[in-house]
Amino acid sequence: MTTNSHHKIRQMLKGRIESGEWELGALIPRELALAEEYNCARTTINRALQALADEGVVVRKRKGGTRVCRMPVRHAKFGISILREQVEVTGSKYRHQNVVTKLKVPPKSVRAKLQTSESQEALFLQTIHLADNSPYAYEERWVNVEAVPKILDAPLDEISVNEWLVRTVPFSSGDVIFSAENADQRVAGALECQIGDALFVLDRTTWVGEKFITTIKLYYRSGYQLYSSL
Amino acid sequence: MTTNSHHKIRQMLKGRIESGEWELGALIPRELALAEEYNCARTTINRALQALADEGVVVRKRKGGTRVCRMPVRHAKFGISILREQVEVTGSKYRHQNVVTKLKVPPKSVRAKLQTSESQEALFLQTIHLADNSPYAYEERWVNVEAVPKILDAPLDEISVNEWLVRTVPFSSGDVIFSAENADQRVAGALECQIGDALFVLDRTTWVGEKFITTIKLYYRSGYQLYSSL
DNA sequence: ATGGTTATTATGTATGCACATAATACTGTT
DNA sequence: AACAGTATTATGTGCATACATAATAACCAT
Repeated sequence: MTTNSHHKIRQMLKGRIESGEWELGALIPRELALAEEYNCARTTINRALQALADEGVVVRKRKGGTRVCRMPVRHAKFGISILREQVEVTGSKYRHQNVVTKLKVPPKSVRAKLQTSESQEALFLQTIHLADNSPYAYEERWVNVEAVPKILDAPLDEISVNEWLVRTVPFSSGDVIFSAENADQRVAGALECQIGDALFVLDRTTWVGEKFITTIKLYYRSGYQLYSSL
Repeated sequence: MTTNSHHKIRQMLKGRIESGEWELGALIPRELALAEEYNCARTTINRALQALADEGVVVRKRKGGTRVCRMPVRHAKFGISILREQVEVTGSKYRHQNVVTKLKVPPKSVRAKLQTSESQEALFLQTIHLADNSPYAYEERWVNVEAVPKILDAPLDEISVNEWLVRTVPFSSGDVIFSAENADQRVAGALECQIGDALFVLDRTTWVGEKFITTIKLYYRSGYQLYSSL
């Protein structure tokens, strides 16, 4: 029990749950009992159990004890990375192309998301991301220049807005919405696909603190798959 | 600094990163220095930093120190819940309908996923999930009866396979693939939509340990959106 | 019974200490 | 200069202890 016990104990406890020894919803022994059983300090059991709680495997309550989660919520998790990397891991060559880059007052629907005033301009971009010179994804984006004024000086021909923002703006929170849409003429043109093709669509709005940074709608080329393990 | 300091310290440290005090990629003070600064034990700082590392905000290396993650990977996370709940949170009435339920030898492509032999039968189901009596999602599923023999006695008219499995089989791991597909005639019929409509599709294979449990292809009705915050 | 007070209990958290481990920095040899 | 071996250092981990906190259980008075 010398090396890495809290990791090992965590695995062992999880194993006892997976094996069915402790059923879904069942109360498991308290920390002291487990500490005795595994011949370690309560602290160590505590670390293991807290980790399992973070993972969603058990639920813990003071005085109530620890019980196996009744309805194990497995969550799929995937990194929101930069498109260039998504393309390059497949071995393809990445390139992007800004179709439109201009400042203008966003329409009402976008103003609501960006929380800018009626007269405030924002940066609007249409970008095509290419893998080996064929369209990989098409994005339409609004950037709140008030929150990120430096964007106006960024070399957006060399680096995509996507990447510039990820590398420059520190940690942001946001919403993501995935959906499927039929390609309309505009998008089909950009992605060089047929009108009506089913496209995987990502809608994302991000902000830092209370400041809205950017909102984007990203259309992946037909056939795109988003993979995740859980 | 008495109550919950490791949570608070974690927040404060994160704040210093978000504020730009420590830039992306920068080395941050070592544990002992921070412990002194915050007037607490190194252990406490350690917990806070380890949590931030789990979160992906910092990267830690022995002897190398702790540095702000150069390319903060924000991960979207969402629970794989049961469809009944997804429907009911919207206030709609859930119902499901098994179109097909039979044992048969799966085709080769499915056998590869389930890892069953050429003669081994598996349970095949086609289920329509309804919200207020209109189709919400359509699924095609294979269940490895060898791994979950009890499924054959389950009252699958009352409880969907989906829910039965989540409630019965303890913790499972799995793959998830999201994509967009145009509805073909079969699916359009089940979902009462037009052929060609863009559908949000989820492909999932789950197993417990090395044992394959089930593989499913789930078509959501047209217009479905998967929401997640990050 | 009913309601409110108190005791008990399991987990939550902080601390000081010791030692392990990995990675770097340093040192001396050839 | 190149290399191997050694020292140093920041994080990783475990333990014993102490006290905090929330929730339940036990109790008592009305």
